[in-house]
Amino acid sequence: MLVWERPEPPDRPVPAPLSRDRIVRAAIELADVDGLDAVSLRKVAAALDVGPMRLYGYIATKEDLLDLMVDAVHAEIRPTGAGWREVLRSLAEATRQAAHQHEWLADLIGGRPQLGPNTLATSEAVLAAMDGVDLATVVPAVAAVNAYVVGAVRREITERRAERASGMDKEQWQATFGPYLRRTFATGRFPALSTLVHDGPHLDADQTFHAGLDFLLDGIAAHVPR
Amino acid sequence: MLVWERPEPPDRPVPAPLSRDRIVRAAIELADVDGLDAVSLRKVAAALDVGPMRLYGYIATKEDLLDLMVDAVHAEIRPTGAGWREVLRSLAEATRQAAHQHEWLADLIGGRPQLGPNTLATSEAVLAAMDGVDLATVVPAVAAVNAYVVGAVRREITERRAERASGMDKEQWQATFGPYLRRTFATGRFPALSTLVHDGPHLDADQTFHAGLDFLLDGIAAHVPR
DNA sequence: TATCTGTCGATACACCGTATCAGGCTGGAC
DNA sequence: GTCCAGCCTGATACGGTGTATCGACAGATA
Repeated sequence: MLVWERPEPPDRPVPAPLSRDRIVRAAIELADVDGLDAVSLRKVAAALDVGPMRLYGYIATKEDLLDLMVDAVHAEIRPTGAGWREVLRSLAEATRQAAHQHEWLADLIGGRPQLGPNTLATSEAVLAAMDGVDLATVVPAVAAVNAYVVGAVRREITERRAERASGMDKEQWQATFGPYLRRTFATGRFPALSTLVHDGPHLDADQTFHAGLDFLLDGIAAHVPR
Repeated sequence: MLVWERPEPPDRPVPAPLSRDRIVRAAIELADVDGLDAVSLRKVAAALDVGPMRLYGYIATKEDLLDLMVDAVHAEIRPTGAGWREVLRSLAEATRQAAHQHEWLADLIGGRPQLGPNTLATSEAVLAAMDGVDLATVVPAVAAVNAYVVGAVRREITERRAERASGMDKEQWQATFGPYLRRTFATGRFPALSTLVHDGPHLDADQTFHAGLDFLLDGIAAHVPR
């Protein structure tokens, strides 16, 4: 299991000051550019001009590195504004924005226990900004917003990737899925879905995210004693 | 040559014919027992007494197999009850229950576009059961519930795994995290978190899940014309 | 200078997903 | 009955992965 405190920096005669932070930053850059699959210990080490095993002086395991990446991103996720509703909304917005800048976050978020300093600091800031509301409501409310954001961000990034793939490779995508979907709908087994696809409202990602968030915040509001 | 002897019994080791379904079922069983990491094409093939390359006659890629696993689980996710609220609640409940039976679902859910027949059938059933509510509300409402469920299930399974790990390895877990957390809180940088841990309500997984779901459904209710 | 000691990273191992392709088996043509 | 074409199969191989091991080397000590 990951110990979140950085180990003693090895005070070598410093040809190149390797550090946990530099490793994490290199990994994040790799992931931003080429996706999470491109993050291998070998590639991270190569980006730092170092042998792969060198990393194990700073990181116990690859999963640790992934946890550190997530925690590093949380440094930029802070609630703003006043009042519980604005705090929760800004938390959701900031998390979403972080996922836009680091799409790989969608793959990791919510998938591991997060006890890193930045993640804890985010929670601390949220809780501190919500004083005035009783804990019995705050705790499930924050949990619900976090859960919603995790799911919404995953869906959004997943869709974005699919769109990008279909954009870059449109005729192949259509050749693959078009006939399948056409046939599937032609079976008549999905009438409601069919009418939805043809007549339903087509919300963009922003609208969908905010509509769901508003639902949730409205629901919470009904339980916050005023 | 002993012509009169019985020939080899024809139905000796006649294995069931390989099929996509058998492959997916074998993969699900592996994942249920040993986790998603244990699902490798080699192991799935071995479980079916077959060479690894044989699988490529039925699936194009390992990601396909994972998609098929998710879709297979969706066969058991169906909404029940009448009225949009009961439909959405039962959808959430069924998804959560599926994740309890197949913990690996938490790792995959929401992470890939889902166009499989069972997934489509789930959506179809939900939409069909919600007629009477206008599409402009139904679409974001279903999206929001799905997002919430994805995030909530991820958090719940993540927590369950951490608990299990700490239960099986308690002294090691405490030796690793106890001092770190104690020191971290001792810094005084997380006063709100500290008081929360000490004084806050400790909801169990059921309560947390339902509290958040109720928030969301209440919020949707405020937007459903009655 | 000679010895000890601890760190570092080259090498190795087991495993992964999957491309390739030789070989065997089957079905059909004569 | 014989032969051949073609397909299917699965052994082999390739380039990758995370990480355990341990020999070599550097710095400290005597």
